[in-house]
Amino acid sequence: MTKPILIAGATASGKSSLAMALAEEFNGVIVNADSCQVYKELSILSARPSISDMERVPHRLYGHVSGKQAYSTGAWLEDVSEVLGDIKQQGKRPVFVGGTGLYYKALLEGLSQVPDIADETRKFWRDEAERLGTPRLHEILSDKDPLMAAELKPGDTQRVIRALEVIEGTGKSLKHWQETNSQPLLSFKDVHGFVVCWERAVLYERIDRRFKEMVADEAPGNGLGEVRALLELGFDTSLPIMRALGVPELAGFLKGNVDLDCAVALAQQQTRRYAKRQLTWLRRNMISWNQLNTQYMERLMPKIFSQIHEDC
RNA sequence: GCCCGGAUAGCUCAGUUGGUAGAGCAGCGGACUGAAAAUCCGCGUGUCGGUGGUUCGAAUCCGCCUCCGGGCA
Repeated sequence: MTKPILIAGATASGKSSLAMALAEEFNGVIVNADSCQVYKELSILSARPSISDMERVPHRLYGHVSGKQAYSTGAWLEDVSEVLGDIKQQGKRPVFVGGTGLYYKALLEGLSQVPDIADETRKFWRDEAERLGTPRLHEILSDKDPLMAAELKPGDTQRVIRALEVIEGTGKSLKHWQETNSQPLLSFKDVHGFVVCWERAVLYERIDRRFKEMVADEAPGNGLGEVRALLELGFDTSLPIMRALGVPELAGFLKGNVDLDCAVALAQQQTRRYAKRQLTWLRRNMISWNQLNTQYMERLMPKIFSQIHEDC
């Protein structure tokens, strides 16, 4: 089978257009590796590929789940497993693209096989976190699972909740489950991995410009319309889709709490901070991927093409 | 031309009676195993406009210069 192509990079770095070019050249199917573009109700704000791009090249795992539920890394892996089977059958090449580092890590290294936790258990600890505050929850964790408690910071709400629900739901420490991983779906030596790189200041300009365009009046059904629709659906504000970049900020404007300029500035800043976290991840986890400096993109493209053609 | 006021971190500013400087915002570094666009931890990043002087010691006092406000001509 032809080697899958993996494209990573910070938000707004132009990963999607690179994916299009490679997919067209190499008979590819583009597979989403972004935790927000999976949601049906989040298209503009998640910068999902355009309809025309999707018509030109097959795309998988875009907008395929409803935001009324919380998607997860594990769910994505299961979806990918199925999609990879389809692509293989079609004789095509997978072209993964997205900015969610954890998804790539799980794809290449596997994920701990923690049994499903009952919804009631998960909800219980989330409510407790709300009620008691995270530091108190961390104390409870120290009692139930000292191993995990020692590893987690007392303020780390998300991980403390996860550790609690796992120890309660499975009777074993999350630490125990994390000691073994599932079989990875792909191996790094059998893929072409690329990271799209920009100079920081330029990336920030692109982020700011892109978000402004998302709420521009001219855009048909722009980002504001998308958030208005989300609010009408009445999703719980703790759901991932409601915490996607730009959603809380624009919701604040629609509710009349802040003016639009302020909301936009805030969303841009959140996006810049997100990009910075992504860059930290890329530096740490993807140093051995091919770095594509966009400054030299025109010169690099032919090289990439021939490299993939030779190596399959 | 003259008279005031200002010049300190990327930005807005604080800085006691002289002891080489600190807030907010912005930013930077890091962690990361099933809600990861999440969650969390850490960090002032500085030719105090320039220059000469007084002083053991100057962001602080004095002179001159430059620039920016405002006023009077």
